[in-house]
Amino acid sequence: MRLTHEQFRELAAKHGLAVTHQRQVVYEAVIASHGHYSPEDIYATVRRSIPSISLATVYNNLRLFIECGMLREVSPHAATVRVDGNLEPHHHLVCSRCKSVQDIEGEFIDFKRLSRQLPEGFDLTQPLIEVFGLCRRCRSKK
Amino acid sequence: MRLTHEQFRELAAKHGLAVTHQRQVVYEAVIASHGHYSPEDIYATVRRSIPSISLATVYNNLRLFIECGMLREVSPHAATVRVDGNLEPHHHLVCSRCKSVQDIEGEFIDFKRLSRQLPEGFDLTQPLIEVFGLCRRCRSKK
DNA sequence: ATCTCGTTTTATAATTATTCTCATCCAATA
DNA sequence: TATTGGATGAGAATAATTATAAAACGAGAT
Repeated sequence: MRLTHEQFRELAAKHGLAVTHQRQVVYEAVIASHGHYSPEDIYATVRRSIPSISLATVYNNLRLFIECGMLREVSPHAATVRVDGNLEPHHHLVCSRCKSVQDIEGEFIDFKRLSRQLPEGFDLTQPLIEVFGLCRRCRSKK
Repeated sequence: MRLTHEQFRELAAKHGLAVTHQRQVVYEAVIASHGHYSPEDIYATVRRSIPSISLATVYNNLRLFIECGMLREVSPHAATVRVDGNLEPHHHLVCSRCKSVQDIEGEFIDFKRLSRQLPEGFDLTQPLIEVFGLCRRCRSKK
């Protein structure tokens, strides 16, 4: 997928972001990547068109894009590892903003359908499912 | 839940881990916590019974426990953030070991049931579900 | 076209989580 | 109990990310 300057301008306007060259190039690099890349990866890509760009700029803009919903963050996670001693089957409900975690019960996964979608060889013996959203507190802050 | 010295000894033996006092206390702290705590949190707790324990020991043992399946890691995540420019509804299949991410399609979530389990006020407007398991490569390495 | 002001970028320092190093210590086994 | 390989503790090292401050930029007013 390719974005025209116009398209980016509209998107940015919709989210109240100023349009800068760096922003456009960073955003386009992510959209064109079709993957799940790190800030460093994006930095490497973007440097091909703007050799002088700073890594901090990449971080700043990725954060902005995520905050305003123009990009998603994979596995939104707290700054630090969390451990769970509960080995009984259960799943997690995680707040994408504050990263709070709650257990969630219930058979809401259709494992038959899921298995059909799994790539060859993927091992789901001990499935852990995490559902990301906004907790009540973060939702009300908005 | 409380673990006896005997129970821990058995568990450790089953996974081929030597039994040390530090290990027992760290493991018990996690089990007793009923939460999703960070290594620092566990460290703070454990220090009450072993003031001389090192933070590195807590990290080492948590890592061991996770590796051998005695504990789970919440949101197993790569060392670095990943971004996703694909805003179309889709979910992720993440390898708990190598943290590789693949998109996964399909309607394998029963949102009706899921909603019933959600706590009051939790916002699932843009649901992102991640299913953790072992990718083919990591599974065969074992 | 020039000026001005608020925003963005850059370069680098600072911070934070985690891992590594290595000397010492201890648990498992003979 | 003696041996020995793995475990611990203290602190250094590393890596990802954020903060800071100065310079550059850009939109609107002149």
